[in-house]
Amino acid sequence: MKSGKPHNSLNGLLVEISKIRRNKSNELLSGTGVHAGQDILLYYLDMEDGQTVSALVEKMGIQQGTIAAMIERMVNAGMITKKKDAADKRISRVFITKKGKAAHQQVTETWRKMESITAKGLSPIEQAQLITLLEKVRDNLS
Amino acid sequence: MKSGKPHNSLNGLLVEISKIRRNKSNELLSGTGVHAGQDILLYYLDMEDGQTVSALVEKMGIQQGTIAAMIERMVNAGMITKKKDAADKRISRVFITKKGKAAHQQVTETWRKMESITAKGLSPIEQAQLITLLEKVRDNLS
DNA sequence: AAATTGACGTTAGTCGGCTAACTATAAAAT
DNA sequence: ATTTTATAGTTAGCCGACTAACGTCAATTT
Repeated sequence: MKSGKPHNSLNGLLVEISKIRRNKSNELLSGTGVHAGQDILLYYLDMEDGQTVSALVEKMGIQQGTIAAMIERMVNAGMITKKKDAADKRISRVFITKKGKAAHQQVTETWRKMESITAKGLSPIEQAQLITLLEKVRDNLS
Repeated sequence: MKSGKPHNSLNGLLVEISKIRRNKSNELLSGTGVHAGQDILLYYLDMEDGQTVSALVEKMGIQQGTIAAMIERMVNAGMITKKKDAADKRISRVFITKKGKAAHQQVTETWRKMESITAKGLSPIEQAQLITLLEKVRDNLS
């Protein structure tokens, strides 16, 4: 067993899963007009409309630059709109459109599918174990 | 508990971990001149020099277009070189440079660190469980 | 009141990853 | 021998994500 081999290591597995998980997600989302990563924005916007960019940044755990580009694309796609706050002109508020709401419906459907595909063959106990372990990993990497 | 909530779901966790794992990796690699994703290419090239682009594509599990850009950047960075095969002019072979080998040394060091950070606080049994469960998840998503 | 500090976003540039179209070359079929 | 098909890479365009620098505007500080 060579040292540093990426296969079967925790990190190698996580790298591998990152890619195929994203690909699968894009596959399921294809046709909805939503791209992997945009789904979560629609989710938060559907929960509370008119949020500020900063609020979305914090909830989504991404950078301001990342969301700025994403918002621009989604505005162009007709999923959302953006409006400057009247009271504080620094603030931009983001709103979901009808098209965005319709897309979000499909998004939640794909989430169910993803969850079921991901956990296929795992007993409820195993799923709980996996989530507990992954939460530790998440905290370790934070 | 709302349905479709991303938090605490298996998929939500995996999305979250994908990002912070990559960020952590980049953090550890900063200063080496190697970017997350390039590490694995150096690894395979250090194992066997002069591999074809196709061979690397298959081992790394990425697309041809992805590796073409990566190779170009790494050639510019002086980590690797590229040469057309004499017998079959369609084939390009990739070679690691001295600078690339030195970088790879540092890469394997960061891998050890990453592995130890990731698995911190997990017993050997838990680590084995996690790997087994993640392998199932990987197969489910493939 | 004027200047400084801080918060909010945007823009530009970099990287990994994907798809799709295209070129070049080798191999197989006719 | 010529045509067809398959293989190997490249290029262009799209998306998410990051960092760093910048412009705006509000809130303090002086």
